[in-house]
Amino acid sequence: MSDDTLTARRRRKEARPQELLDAALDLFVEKGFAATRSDEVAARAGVSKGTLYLYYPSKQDLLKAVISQHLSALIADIAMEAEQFEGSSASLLHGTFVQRWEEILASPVSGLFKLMLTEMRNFPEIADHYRREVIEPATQLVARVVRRGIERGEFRPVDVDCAVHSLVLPMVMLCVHRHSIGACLPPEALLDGPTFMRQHVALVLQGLQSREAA
Amino acid sequence: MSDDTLTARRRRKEARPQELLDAALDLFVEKGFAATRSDEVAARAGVSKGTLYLYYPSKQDLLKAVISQHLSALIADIAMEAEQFEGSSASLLHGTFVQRWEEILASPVSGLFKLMLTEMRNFPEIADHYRREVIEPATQLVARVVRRGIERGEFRPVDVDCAVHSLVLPMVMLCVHRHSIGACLPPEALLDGPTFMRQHVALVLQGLQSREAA
Amino acid sequence: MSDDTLTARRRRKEARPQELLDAALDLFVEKGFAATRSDEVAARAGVSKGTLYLYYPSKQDLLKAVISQHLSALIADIAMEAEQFEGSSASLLHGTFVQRWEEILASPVSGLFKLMLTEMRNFPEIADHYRREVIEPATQLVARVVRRGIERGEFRPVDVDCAVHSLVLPMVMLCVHRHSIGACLPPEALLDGPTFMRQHVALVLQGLQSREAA
Amino acid sequence: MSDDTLTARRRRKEARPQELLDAALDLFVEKGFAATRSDEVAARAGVSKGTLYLYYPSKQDLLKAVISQHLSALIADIAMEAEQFEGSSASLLHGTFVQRWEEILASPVSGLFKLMLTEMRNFPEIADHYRREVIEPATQLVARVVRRGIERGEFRPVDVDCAVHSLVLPMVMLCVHRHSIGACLPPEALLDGPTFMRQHVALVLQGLQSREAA
DNA sequence: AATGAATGAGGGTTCATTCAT
DNA sequence: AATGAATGAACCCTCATTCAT
Repeated sequence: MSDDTLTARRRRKEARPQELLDAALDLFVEKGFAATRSDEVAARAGVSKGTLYLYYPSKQDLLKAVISQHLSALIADIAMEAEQFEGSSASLLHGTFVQRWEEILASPVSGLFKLMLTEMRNFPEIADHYRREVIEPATQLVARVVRRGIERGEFRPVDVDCAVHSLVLPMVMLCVHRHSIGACLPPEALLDGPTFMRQHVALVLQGLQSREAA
Repeated sequence: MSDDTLTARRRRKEARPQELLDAALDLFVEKGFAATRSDEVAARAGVSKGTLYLYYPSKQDLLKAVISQHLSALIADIAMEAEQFEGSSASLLHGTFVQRWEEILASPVSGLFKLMLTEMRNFPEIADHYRREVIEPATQLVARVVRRGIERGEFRPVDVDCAVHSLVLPMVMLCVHRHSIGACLPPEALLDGPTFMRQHVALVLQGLQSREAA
Repeated sequence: MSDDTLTARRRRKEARPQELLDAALDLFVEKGFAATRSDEVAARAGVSKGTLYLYYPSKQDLLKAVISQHLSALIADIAMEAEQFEGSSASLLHGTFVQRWEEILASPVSGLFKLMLTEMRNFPEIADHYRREVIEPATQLVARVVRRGIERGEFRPVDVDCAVHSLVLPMVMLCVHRHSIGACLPPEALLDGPTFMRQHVALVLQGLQSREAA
Repeated sequence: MSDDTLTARRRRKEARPQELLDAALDLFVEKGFAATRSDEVAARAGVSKGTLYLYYPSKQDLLKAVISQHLSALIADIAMEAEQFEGSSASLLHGTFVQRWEEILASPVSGLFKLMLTEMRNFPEIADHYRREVIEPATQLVARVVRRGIERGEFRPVDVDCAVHSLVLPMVMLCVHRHSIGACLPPEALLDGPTFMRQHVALVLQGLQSREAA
């Protein structure tokens, strides 16, 4: 057996977890967590059902890994971009944030938001994981931006938590909508995501804007 | 056979559907549709599994009945109240709507919104029912109010559909949130629903308000 | 309460068993024994499910009653006609028997033959009943006719039991066929019953005929 | 992993479908289709209930496989034998056919005929399968033989379909009889199958025989 | 006598997980 | 490490029969 073969095999083995995660994301989003059979995941990743269980001890653990893989990384990335941003807080929200959300909305990751709402109640262990790895960091990230706006006199001194939810919940809801109700509607009946996002942020910014800034 | 016994039997039989709907709402919201076993519903209503099927031909039909019972009626009721309202459109939204949403949020009915997101994908028949009986009438109801505001010069001539979604989605999302993430959080960590609602509507109204009205 | 009412009621009550038997025959034949629900029988007879159980202690007993009612009486009637017949044995078979079978084939009673074959294995008690009340008397009836033909020199001295089966089984099978395979075929694909019967009996008679008779 | 172990596993897996079909034939014939529980079939084949569903997607498909396995193959085999036969048509019927029917009657396969009559009404999908795979090919097979006899001047120019039914129905009926009424009779009361078959075919051949041949 | 609401045991099917190879 | 055949617990729904009224 040549070194090449060995290396290829090793590379393949090292790629396995990622291939499984990708397959799992697609299928969980497409069919829901409970409705996705574990051998479908294995099949899409090109391995046998048994192999899946070598890498992830259960379907729940697989989902936790999918969450970490996709969302934790994304949040950290946005946080970095936000910290280095130097323009107005309004343009940070209108620009960076909206753009990132548009990317999320267009990618399968948006389905994860719907998935989490769907399954949190039935799987408390997954809920904990999601709270720690996603909800809390993301909330704090947006809160920092709102506080920045207030501190710089761009925004009125509103309740920060409320403003965060006003900004974030509709976005999350849009993702959820797309993957639940939206999946049953004809495309032309669908709310146009990017437009809604911009208009929604504009509305909220109108409400946040301090007299001064105006 | 006396009238009394007849009445007693009949009373029992007439009460059954409601008892079953109540049990179903509680359990579906608590555990999810798929995770609720039909004999649990029967047991909570104090009857045997077979009896459930005397009244509702399947678990799916039971859920459809729960939806009609709670949401269709509610929407019709709000629609009537809105049509008779004579004050400003802003106060209709800030008053009647917010108050109704607060009632919904506090009742088990709020769990239905989460439930529907959860199950629509897997049960297309239920999704159709929900769309016809809930989503469409509710959307049109709020759209009429927004149009009323625009026609009366209270609101700027914004895109009506977008405004409707800006108003409604966060409310629905709050319900969803309460029954998913919220079910796993300590109560003090929970977003205060009524406060959020008022502030959210205030923000949106700020954005809607025409110069004239201001 | 008038005498008239009392009488009507009594008459109704006395008619009950017959109404139930008629409903049962139709439904058992139409849908099979197992697939016929007891409340369907009751409903077609215009009474409640409970009432059925007042007259017949179980579905099996109901079937036994249907058999006795329809087949035992029929066989006795044919036996009488055969005993009084004075023509040739061949014409008795070609005339009386074939005509009776044609009547049976056209009536719902023909379904009973299929039903019995279907259910005998699963319900030994019913099988016993059928054997005693139908198979044995009917076999003996035809055997008497064949023996008569042999004794009168019309038929060759064949094995009587075999001849009986050759005569009867195809007829029974035709009934069975009509109510099983035939129920799934377009009418024009159906074997023409009366024609088959006459041709079959002609064939058998050709075989039975003694040289002398020929 | 040695070739031996691979072979052992593979052998086991390859034997499964046949083991399941054998168990199914026995039990379906013994207890009827509806009355046979799927875990009984599995248990008799020495596997768990789940395993049955690895090989056959439903109980109905299992029955369809049993039919194909036993009857389609048998008919094709007889057809081949008939085509190569060179003797008189009468001897083909008296020899090959009767012998084949005797084999069928003595094997559990004869129970399939009763089973089909029993279940065709309640399971239309199975009925279609049986018609396509058994009734039609078998009918055509016998029809070819009768036509051959007529063409060769051995038989009178009778109606072919009728002759086919006269030949086949009593045979089928004998199988049905054996597995319904016959199952409830003491063995000595049973019609002797082979004898009946020969005498029946002899009778029919007497009727078919052309003057010329005689 | 008649009702019909209620029962609950029973069976087909699914799928996450295991383990012999 | 990888396989995939095998498992068996779980769940929806049916329907003959009972019994309070």
